[in-house]
Amino acid sequence: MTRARHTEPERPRIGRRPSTTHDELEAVAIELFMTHGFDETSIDDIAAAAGIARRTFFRYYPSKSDLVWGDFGAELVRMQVWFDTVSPDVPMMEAIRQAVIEFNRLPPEQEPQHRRRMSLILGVPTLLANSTLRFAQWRAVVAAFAARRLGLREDDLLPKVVGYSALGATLAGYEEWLRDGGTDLIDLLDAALGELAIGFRHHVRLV
Amino acid sequence: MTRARHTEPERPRIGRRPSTTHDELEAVAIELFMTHGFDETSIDDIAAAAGIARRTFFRYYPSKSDLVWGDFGAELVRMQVWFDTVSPDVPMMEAIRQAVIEFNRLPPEQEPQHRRRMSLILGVPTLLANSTLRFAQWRAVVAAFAARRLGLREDDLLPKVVGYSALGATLAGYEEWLRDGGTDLIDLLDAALGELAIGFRHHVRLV
DNA sequence: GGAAAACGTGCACCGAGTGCACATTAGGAT
DNA sequence: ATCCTAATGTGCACTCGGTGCACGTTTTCC
Repeated sequence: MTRARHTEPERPRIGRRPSTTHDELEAVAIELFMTHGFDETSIDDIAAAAGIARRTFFRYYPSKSDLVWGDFGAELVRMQVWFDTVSPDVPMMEAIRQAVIEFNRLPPEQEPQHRRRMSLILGVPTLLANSTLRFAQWRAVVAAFAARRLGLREDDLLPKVVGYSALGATLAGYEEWLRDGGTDLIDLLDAALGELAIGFRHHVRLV
Repeated sequence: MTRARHTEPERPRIGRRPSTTHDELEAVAIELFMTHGFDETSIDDIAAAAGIARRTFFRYYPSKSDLVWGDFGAELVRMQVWFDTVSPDVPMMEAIRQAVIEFNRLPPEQEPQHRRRMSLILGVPTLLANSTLRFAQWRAVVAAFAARRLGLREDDLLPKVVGYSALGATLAGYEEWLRDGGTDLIDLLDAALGELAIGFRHHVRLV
């Protein structure tokens, strides 16, 4: 659920240098989205504000919606690796909780931008719809981990339900965070996932 | 998760009579979607096959995606009423399970069409994305019921997690049904929701 | 001073969706 | 029968997201 583009810190390559960056584009676009609305901001508007051509925008992002997500794919891969290497001593739901916290913790100076990002993703229907596919990938990573721990297949019922529930708790935490500006995101996620863990802890299949 | 258009059985009205029906359009369109693919079928194709003008299509459905869902809104209202009137003696998770079963049971002759519908909704990325908004409404109905039973607000964490989990179990059941052609949908949903109920039954907040 | 690799950009095109004006068909009232 | 009115069907023009393709521009390396 965070940014970071894995194809940026590379410096001395061969061809022409990019005229802008993903970070730059995202900052400009999100600013426009927040002031005029996502649907009301055309790609022409973004390109103009960023000083690039419309066609060039599509060399940076496959679609308008994708811009808001930053480099989510890389983040997912990191989470998958984390699950692969977490100690078997950590109970399943506890591991999921730790993973969610780990991958949603971020430096304070990035918090305002992250808040804008997430309020768009969860608040704009167009973006929320687009998010489904990302959420599905996220759930798949969690479900794969749960399946391993439960000795079941990834497409069995229980691992899927665990994936859905973990996502639900995470998003519930985020929605709370967006509504109530005061509370710390990490605390909310911790509470949400913790409550979920209590529920699943007594599940017969999880004993 | 079913069809039925609440604005069709009205017969003798005043103006010109509709030249087609939602059922007719859905049958024609879903047939095209299944054979050529959803994204590969243009609205022109559907309109031509149904014998109406392109512009007329949009008088029947606000978008191409909406067609696949039939009259989901009416179904949701029915479910909401069901939750409002279910006996307080029925435990929360049991009531949710009964609701899911009740609103996904359908006459055998409609099963093939329902199967096509759901395989499109859950299998085509474009449609899955669009589904998010419907799923959110579905979850909201469940969460509202859970909140009432738990003495919490609709936007509290636990009711939301219950909504997500119930949706997850339902969709997991559907995916299983679509993969394995043999098993009865109702049995799968019953099993999925049942397993969920076991997990939540021991939740401290639900005792 | 090239050649090749990257990036930027214009152009033409498709498909979804919308606003608007107008045509068509039906029932009800006179 | 005739006119009014309500409802539906349809064509037209337009916006916007997204794509394929060709070509221009910048940079590094030999």
